[in-house]
Amino acid sequence: MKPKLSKPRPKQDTAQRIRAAADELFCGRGFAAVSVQDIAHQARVQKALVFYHFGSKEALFEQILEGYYQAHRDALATAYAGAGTVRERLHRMIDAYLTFMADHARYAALIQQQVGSPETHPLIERNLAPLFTWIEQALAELTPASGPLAPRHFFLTFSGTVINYFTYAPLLAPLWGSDPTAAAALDERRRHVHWLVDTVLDALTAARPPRPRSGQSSRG
Amino acid sequence: MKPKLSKPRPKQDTAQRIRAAADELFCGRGFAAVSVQDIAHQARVQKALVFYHFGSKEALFEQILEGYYQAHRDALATAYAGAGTVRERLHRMIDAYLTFMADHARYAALIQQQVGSPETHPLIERNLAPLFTWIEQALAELTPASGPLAPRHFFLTFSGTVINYFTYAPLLAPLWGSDPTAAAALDERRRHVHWLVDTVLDALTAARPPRPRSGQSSRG
DNA sequence: CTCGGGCTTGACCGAATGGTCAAATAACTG
DNA sequence: CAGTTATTTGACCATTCGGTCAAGCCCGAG
Repeated sequence: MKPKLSKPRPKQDTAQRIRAAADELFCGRGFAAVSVQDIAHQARVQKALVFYHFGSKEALFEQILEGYYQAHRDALATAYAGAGTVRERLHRMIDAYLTFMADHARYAALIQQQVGSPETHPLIERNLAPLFTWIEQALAELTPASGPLAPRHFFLTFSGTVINYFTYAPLLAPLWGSDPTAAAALDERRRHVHWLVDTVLDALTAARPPRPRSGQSSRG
Repeated sequence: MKPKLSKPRPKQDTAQRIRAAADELFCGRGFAAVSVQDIAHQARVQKALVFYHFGSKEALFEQILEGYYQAHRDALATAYAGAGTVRERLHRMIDAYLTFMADHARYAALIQQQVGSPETHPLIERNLAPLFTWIEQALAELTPASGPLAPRHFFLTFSGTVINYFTYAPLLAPLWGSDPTAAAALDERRRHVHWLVDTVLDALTAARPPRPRSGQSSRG
């Protein structure tokens, strides 16, 4: 009648409390501006416990970052994997992206802060690469393979359109007089991005034959 | 025959050396991750000189940030101020934005890093507000006043499209196998953004009468 | 020359940093 | 119960942090 396995760990939540505290602080202030003391205090835990459970401040940070990236990647992979036309799948991916960002509001700030620091580049690259590959594949049949309308550009354009909204949300709140992350505002943004995707895809398909049949592009 | 005024300051470049060193380091690693020692070492200068010339680490940082913002704002203001149609002025503004970012490659990382820290919000807001106002004015006659196609959304979309390219450039280099900030790549990006602006404006003007005359939108 | 003030230096400060450790405690196993 | 292991504690470490200070340097002015 043991409801738990051989490792019940009644106080296992300690690590989780530390993780949660670190998550919030890192996202709000960035890696360097947060001390282990801060994290321990926020988690109402002894500082040494942070090192006991995670080894070092860097390891804790990378664990949090990795978790975020994995959740993000999985969310987009699920959205992309389903059936439907390329356009439908792209819309689903945009939706998933927006939803994920809305659910993890501070994630945007975190990655934007960390993109600049060379030591975390391998970690980011490892998680960014599949995203990049998906978009390239999805757009391959709609856009030229190279040049200003190549998939890579739309990848950056769409991802920037989504992420920039959340990056600047805290700054825009006072300018707008309302919270950009509120449900209504988010839905409006969602419709904007969908409109943009449709407009772009319409323009792309109008410019070239609807189905070139031969996937090879001769480069304009 | 004095070539200089009452303040020749043969070693005036010290402050400039410190500024340059701080600029590079702050942009590369962010405020918190850079120590005054680092700055002094990079500038080949005694640490105390940093405090003599700038008072504090924060003051030095804000001076650099302010300088960047002012140059950025001025560049966009000049581009926007000229004659021409709204479309032409928008294209000029995009061009100025891209050029400024290319000339100050690390600026993108800096502001993205700082957007998240509440203490610099007033500084950023002060410099972001006019930008926001310009775009809203410029787009007012082309887009609905509210809803998913309101000017504010296009402001975020276009600025994200520009800035995101530079934010992710260091990460994309290994993925692409070439430097996204090289002249050829930048020109391609420039054409992409111009294509996007034209496509969006075409769609907006096609959807509604070319000149609604009455600026009031009934919101869909 | 002397004077005086803007630079520059290097030593110094208290506080905070990331990290360690031995000892104490809690929890589970036999 | 004893024995073992996982967890927790608080003191402790060396280093670095942002910042100060008094003394010296270098300069042009008188």
